[in-house]
Amino acid sequence: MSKCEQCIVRELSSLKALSKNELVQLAQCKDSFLIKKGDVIFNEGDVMNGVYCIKQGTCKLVKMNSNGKDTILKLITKGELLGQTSILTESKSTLSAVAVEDMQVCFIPKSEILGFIGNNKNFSFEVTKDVCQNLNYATDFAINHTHKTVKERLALALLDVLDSAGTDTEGYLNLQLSRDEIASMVGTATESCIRLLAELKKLGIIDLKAKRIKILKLNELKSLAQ
Amino acid sequence: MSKCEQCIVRELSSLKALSKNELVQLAQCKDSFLIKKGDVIFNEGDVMNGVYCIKQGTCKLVKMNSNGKDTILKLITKGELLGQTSILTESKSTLSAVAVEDMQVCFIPKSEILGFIGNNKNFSFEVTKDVCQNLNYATDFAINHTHKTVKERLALALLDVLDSAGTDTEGYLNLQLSRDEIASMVGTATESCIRLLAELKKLGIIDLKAKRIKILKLNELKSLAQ
DNA sequence: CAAAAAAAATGATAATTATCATAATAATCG
DNA sequence: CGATTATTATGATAATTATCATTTTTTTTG
Repeated sequence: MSKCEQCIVRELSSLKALSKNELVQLAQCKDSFLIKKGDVIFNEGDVMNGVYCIKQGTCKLVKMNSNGKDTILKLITKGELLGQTSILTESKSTLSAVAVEDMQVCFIPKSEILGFIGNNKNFSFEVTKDVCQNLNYATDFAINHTHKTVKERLALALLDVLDSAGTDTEGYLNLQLSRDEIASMVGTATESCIRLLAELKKLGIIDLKAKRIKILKLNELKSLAQ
Repeated sequence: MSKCEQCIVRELSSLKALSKNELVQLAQCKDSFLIKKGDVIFNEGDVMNGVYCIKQGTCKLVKMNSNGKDTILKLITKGELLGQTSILTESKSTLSAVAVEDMQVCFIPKSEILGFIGNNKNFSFEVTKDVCQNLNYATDFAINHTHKTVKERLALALLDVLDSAGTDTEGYLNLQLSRDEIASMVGTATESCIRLLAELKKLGIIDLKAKRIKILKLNELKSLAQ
């Protein structure tokens, strides 16, 4: 069992507000495990018994709409927490989380989280701020999906991938999503997504090598996203 | 200065977690006032010095997108609080709030709210849950605006108005929004909105008398909204 | 490595929605 | 009350995006 003190999640998330004692306690009750690309961490409708900390890797937060189509609401990556909202509202998960690359994750039981919230004002406040940030993100997402064109949203999605995964030494995005997944981030048909990627390539804004994507002109992509 | 104890907002919002003493304190510092239809309560980018309680009337939460078009994210009505997120994250408002009918509102200074949050665990928890609910709402909104058709979203918007305003004795929606405002809820062009309203009227699902709208077949409207 | 399967790409077409123009109706104001 | 303005409505058309069909490329697997 590794200590939580040096963990990246503690540095980046609301867990930074925990005391040394609380971190020791956390280290004792947490459960650390590996998740393979494509595996489901939890599903829409699941009862949530705790919170997941992402130590390594990236997952997609997905919601299925009434037509059976997925929407990827967000990519969640190293240092972030998953499932807070469900714990706080004592309700089933409204979203699914699916690994888009191999992950290293810790599970913290609900009782522990609620205990920390009840006993540590700072932690409680940090959690609240975290939820507020998620709310702002969701609002922006909603606005973008209401009035931006598919091309603008595609540009945003690529910038989002760049932001959460970065690039490799050759400059390719460090996260390889399928066209279908990119379409689910954009909220469009897979074919439309493919066509627009080809258009961006033609314009010299990106380069495509099979599934790998390289952003050639970041500023132009940003101005496309408005 | 009226007491906060019997106020509808206290009954319906996180303020229900405040103690008697805290309510007395609240009654002393709060500022009660009237807002006319069309008036702005606060604007995107405003520094928020407190939270607004809605005692009476309805306002729209609005965000302007980069094309200068408004999106109405939500109707906020009697018993709800406004501006919590900005207070909690110490940031400027990301949204505007504009009265769509005459309103009665109270303003609670930021210091007071933060004091209650720091001293009253229950209140703090209620506030957090409130933000979580807003997050769930925003997520659903985003999904709907990503994959539902304009007609489906119009049906949803009408149900939303019904939900927040109810009907008068004749069965007409108690809130008269302009076609332009309905279009901003739906996220579509005003003309498209008008055309679809005419279509729903033709189908006998709603009735239109100038700006007044009556829902004739609630179940059909609900099934349209999916 | 070759065969099968899956994913990506492309073409053709249809459906949806936006935009521009203009007419009809309702609301406002001197 | 009549004139002006704003809102609602409708028509014509264009733009965007989705859908279906098919081909090509890539990946997987025996």
